[in-house]
Amino acid sequence: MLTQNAVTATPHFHRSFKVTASRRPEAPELSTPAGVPMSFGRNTEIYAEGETSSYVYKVVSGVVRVSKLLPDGRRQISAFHIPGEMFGFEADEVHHASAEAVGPTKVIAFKWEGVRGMEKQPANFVRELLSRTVLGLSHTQNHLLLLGRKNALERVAAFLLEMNARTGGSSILDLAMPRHDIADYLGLTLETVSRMLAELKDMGTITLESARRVHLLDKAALRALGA
Amino acid sequence: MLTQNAVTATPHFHRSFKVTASRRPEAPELSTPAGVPMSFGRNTEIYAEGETSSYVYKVVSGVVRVSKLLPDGRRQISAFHIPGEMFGFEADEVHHASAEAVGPTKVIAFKWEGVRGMEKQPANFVRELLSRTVLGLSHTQNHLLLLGRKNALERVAAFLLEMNARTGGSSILDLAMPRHDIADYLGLTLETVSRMLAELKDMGTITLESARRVHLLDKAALRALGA
DNA sequence: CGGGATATTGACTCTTATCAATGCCCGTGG
DNA sequence: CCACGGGCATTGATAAGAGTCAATATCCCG
Repeated sequence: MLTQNAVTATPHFHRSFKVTASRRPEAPELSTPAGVPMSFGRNTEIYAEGETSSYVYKVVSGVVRVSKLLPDGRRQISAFHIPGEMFGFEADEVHHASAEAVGPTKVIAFKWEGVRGMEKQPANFVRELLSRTVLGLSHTQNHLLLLGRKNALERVAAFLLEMNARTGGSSILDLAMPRHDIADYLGLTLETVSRMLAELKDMGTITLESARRVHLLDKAALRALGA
Repeated sequence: MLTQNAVTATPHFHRSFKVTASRRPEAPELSTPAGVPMSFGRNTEIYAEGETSSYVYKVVSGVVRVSKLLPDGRRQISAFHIPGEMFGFEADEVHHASAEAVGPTKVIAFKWEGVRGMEKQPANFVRELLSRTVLGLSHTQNHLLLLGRKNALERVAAFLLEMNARTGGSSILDLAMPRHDIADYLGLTLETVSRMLAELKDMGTITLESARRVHLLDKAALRALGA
């Protein structure tokens, strides 16, 4: 009952990409705070910048990246969303960023037509959205500090700690995204991300079990760097 | 009826500063969506990071900067707020950034004790806050793109256009803040801001009537840069 | 067991930061 | 009214950090 309609999604990556699995479910018609499940394949678009906004989404499984592009293809990822988190709020009826599934991802879509249609929504739903939005603003302010004022090593250390904290805090961290996405989140190049991870390894604060699996040996040292 | 209580404010700037005028009014006790006027002198603190949050503020006159500091003093300004704008929302009871008056500034303070106390607020007030917050999120995402992916010249061009658009759009732009604040907003040094302004001048897209007064000669050229 | 995408590493370049000197403007006081 | 002083801004010389280009290396996935 979720995905049919195997329309090939058209993600616009800044460097050419091949879409692996790609299905873009048609959005459901109403059901206000009921929510409709949807599935997305790796690197497929959930919504695009400029597109009409009619839903907010909650991640069920997988990871979603929200990003903005410059005309020449430079990309900035503003957030990665993991299960339990919501994304897609807009003040008006247009999305001001795009959202894509990093890997195979399931979400629930809730009808939401901007702040204007708020009245029609249950009070606790509005409260939850406001709460999450303000939290998102706080996260984003931290990220501004990272992008504006931290050096490469500090950014990577902060990234590892952030992901670790959000995914449960075990000392093994499994990264869902490639270096390229990490770089576009941290305002670096993928080579620099790789070099900084190597440097952290040399310092003895992490080990790389594999490219996507990081063992955090010394979180205190990371914290001292990530500020 | 506004300011008495001439407590010397203790702004913690990353480079030492001298506080010129400094009065920090005591916050009013209740009056929910009524709002209480307050005045602040140049470079005085409106609230500090970590401080208990009980109000949201609306700028009446002057300009407010919202910023975060790293322990070593590096600073990132996340926004400048001009008259009509609101700031100071938090999801919980603590401010996650600090706010200071750039020059002499008047604001109105509204009681607001986090999202939890939302019920007590009039519906249209909540709606306005949600709307402004989501808009703020959109602005901040644009700023992430600027900090993460634009070069120095593009940042300065974007800054001039942003301020121009927000202050009415005349071709004369009066900057309320020093280079140092612009630099901390754009993630640059003040020297680089100065050099980029000189470069824009050399390109013939602006003239500098004085350090704080910029004449925008060719907004199309600025737009081509600022993306 | 390939083979393509992803990641690492190296050599070199370029942008911006840093350090430092000078200039300018504005308000204050003589 | 003019001179002085202090914050603020500009400009220059140099250095450092991250980007770019390029050559492997590694890891999944089929």
